[in-house]
Amino acid sequence: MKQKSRSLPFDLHGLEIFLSVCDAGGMAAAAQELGITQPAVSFAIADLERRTGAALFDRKVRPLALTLTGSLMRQRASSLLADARQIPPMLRQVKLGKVALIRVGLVDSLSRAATVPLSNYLAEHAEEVSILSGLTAAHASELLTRRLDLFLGVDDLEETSGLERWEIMREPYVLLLSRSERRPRAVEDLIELAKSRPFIRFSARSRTGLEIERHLRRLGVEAAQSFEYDSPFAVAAMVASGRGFAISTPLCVAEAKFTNKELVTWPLPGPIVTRKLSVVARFRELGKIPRDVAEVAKSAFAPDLLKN
Amino acid sequence: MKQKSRSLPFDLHGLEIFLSVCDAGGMAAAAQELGITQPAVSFAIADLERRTGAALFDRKVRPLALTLTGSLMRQRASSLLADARQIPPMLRQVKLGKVALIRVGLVDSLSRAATVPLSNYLAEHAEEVSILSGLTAAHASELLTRRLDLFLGVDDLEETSGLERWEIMREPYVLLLSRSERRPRAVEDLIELAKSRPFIRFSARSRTGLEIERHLRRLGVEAAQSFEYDSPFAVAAMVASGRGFAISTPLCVAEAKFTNKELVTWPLPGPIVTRKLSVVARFRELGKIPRDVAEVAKSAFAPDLLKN
DNA sequence: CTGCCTGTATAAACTTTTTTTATATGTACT
DNA sequence: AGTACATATAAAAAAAGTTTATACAGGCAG
Repeated sequence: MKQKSRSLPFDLHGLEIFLSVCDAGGMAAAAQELGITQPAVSFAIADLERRTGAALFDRKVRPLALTLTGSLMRQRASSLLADARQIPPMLRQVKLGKVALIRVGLVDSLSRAATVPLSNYLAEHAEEVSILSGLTAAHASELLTRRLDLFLGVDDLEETSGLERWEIMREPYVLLLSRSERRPRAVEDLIELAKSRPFIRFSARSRTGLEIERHLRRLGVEAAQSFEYDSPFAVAAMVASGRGFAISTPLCVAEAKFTNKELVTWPLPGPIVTRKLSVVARFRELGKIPRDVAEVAKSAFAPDLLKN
Repeated sequence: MKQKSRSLPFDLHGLEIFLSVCDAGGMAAAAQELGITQPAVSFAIADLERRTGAALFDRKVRPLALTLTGSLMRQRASSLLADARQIPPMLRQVKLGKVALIRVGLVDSLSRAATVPLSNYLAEHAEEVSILSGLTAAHASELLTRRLDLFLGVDDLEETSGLERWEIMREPYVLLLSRSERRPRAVEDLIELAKSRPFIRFSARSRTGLEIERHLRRLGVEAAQSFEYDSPFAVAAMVASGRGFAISTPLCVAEAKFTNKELVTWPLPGPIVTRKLSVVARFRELGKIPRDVAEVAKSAFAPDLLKN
C-alpha cells in the first residue's frame, strides 16, 4: 500500500517554469530566460500537465496559447509564488527589543467595540499609538517580524514558543440568514440549504474563514456558488441583501451593525464550534501591558454581548 | 559559472515534510506519517535549514521545539500549502464547465457602499467572487503579482504601464471634529488646534494617510501626540469619542456611519486637496468588466453623497 | 499543394537530488 | 552513569531532472 502519491501534483520549481513560459510567450524563449535548455522546459510543462491531468496550453495554435484551465493556473501559480517569495526575507527579519511607539493589530471583528477603549488605555503607555485592522494571519506574522508589538485576534491552537497569550473571550460560530430564510435545524437542512443558496464566506486568508471551511467539510456540506470576503461587514451585508447565507460569529455580526430586521442568526446545526479571541504578544517584552489589554478588551465588549 | 541558484530556497515537498514534523512533534513520527524513512525527513529538514540559512528547530531541547524563526516558517508554510492545495480542485472545476474566479480589492472607504452592488454585478460573470478589503497600497502590488484581478481604490499618481484605470469619483479631504470643537477657519487655527489636541491619523501605510501627512507638512501643521489607524471607522470613532481631531473624506465618514450629532466635518483650511478613486486592472485582461465595475461603483454611492 | 523555417516533442545518456539501509551520536529520564 | 528513545551522518540505491541529438508539427511563401 505504499502509494507514492504526493499530495500535490506540482512543486514551486515547476510553477516557475510554467510562469516563465506564460510570460515569455513560448517554451524556447522561457528556456533562454531561465538558463536551461528547451527540452527541459518542454518536459517540465508536460509533467505539470500530466500530474494535474489538465491541458494548460493549446498546441494546435502557433503563438502557444493558454487554455482556460491554463489561465486559471497562471493566476493561482503566480499568486502562490508571490507568497512564497515573501517568506525568505521574513525569516531573515526575525533574526534581528517605557515604549515610544506601540503598534497593535486588531482583528476586524473587534474593531468597533475595542478601538476606542484600547486607544485610551494605550495612550497612557506610549507617545504614539498605531492600531491596524486586518486579518489575524497577517498580524501573527507581523508580530514575529516585529512590525507589530501586540495583536488581538483569533488564537492559534498551536502553542508557538516565544509568545504570550491572554484570553479575551470565546464565542460560538453561528448561522447567518436573511430574514426570509427558514431555520435549518439539522445538518441535513444545512446541506440542503447549501445546494440551493450561494454560500457567503470569509476569505480563506483569514483564520476564521479556514476554520469555517474545515468545519463544513467535516459536516459534509458542499456549497454551490460562493462569494468570498475578508471583512465581517461585507459578509453580513451580502446576507442582508438576500444573496445567500453565511457562517459567522456574534461579534462579527455586531461589528457590521445590522439589525434583526435584516438578518437572523441561528445556532449552527451539528457539533458546537467556538473560536477563541486572545491578546498575543512576544513573550515578556511588554510587561503587564498585554494582560491589561486583555482586560480592557474584555470589559469593552461585555455590554455588547448582553444586548444580543 | 553554473550557479545552481534556484530563486527559491525551498519547494512545496520540503515544506510538507517540515509541517509534518511540526504537527507530529518529531521527525521519526513525521516519517511514519508520511510513509518515508526517518533519515529522509532529517535530511529534508537539514536541507531546508541550510538553504534558508535559518535554524528552524531547537535541537538542544528534547520534545523538539520550534525556534521563533521556525514558528514563522510554520505559519507561512502552512498558509502557502493551504493555497497550493486549493489549486488542483479548481483546475478540475474549470474542465467541468464555466468557472471563473474574480478577485477584487476594495478600499475600506468604499466597502459599505459598494460591496453588495459589486457582488451582484460580478456574480453574473464568475462562479466565484472574492472581495478583499484593505489598503490600496497592498492591493496595487497584489494586482501586479496577479493575486487580485481588479481593485477599487485611491488612484496612484504615477502611471504604471500595463494597467488600465477607470475613474469612479473625486472627493475633497475634510476636517473631522467632535461636536464640541469650534471650526478652524484659517490655517493658523488649524496649527493652533494641532498643538492642543491629539491628531488622529490614517496609517502611513495607506495612500490616503501619506497624502494627508504631506499636506499637513506643507501647511506647517505639527501634531503633538498622535494616534494612528488604518480603518476609516477607527479614525471616526476616536474623533467621535472626543479624543482628538482628524482629516478624512466624506466617503470615509459615511463608511463609519456616525451621525452629525457625534461628529462634524468642515472644509479643510488652505488649498483644496482631493483624492481620486478609480478602478484599476491589468490592461485588457478582463474585457469590459473594469469599465462596468466603475459604472456600478459610481451609481452605488451616488445616493450616499446626496445625503450628506 | 509543397517545401522551408521556426518552434515543440521525444529518446537515450548523463547529472543531480532524494531516499534508503546501516550506524553513530545525542538528549532526557531513572 | 546507564538506558531508552530520537536525531544525525555515511554510503549505496533509486528517482528525478537535465542535456544532447533528433524527430515531428504548425505556419507561411512560393
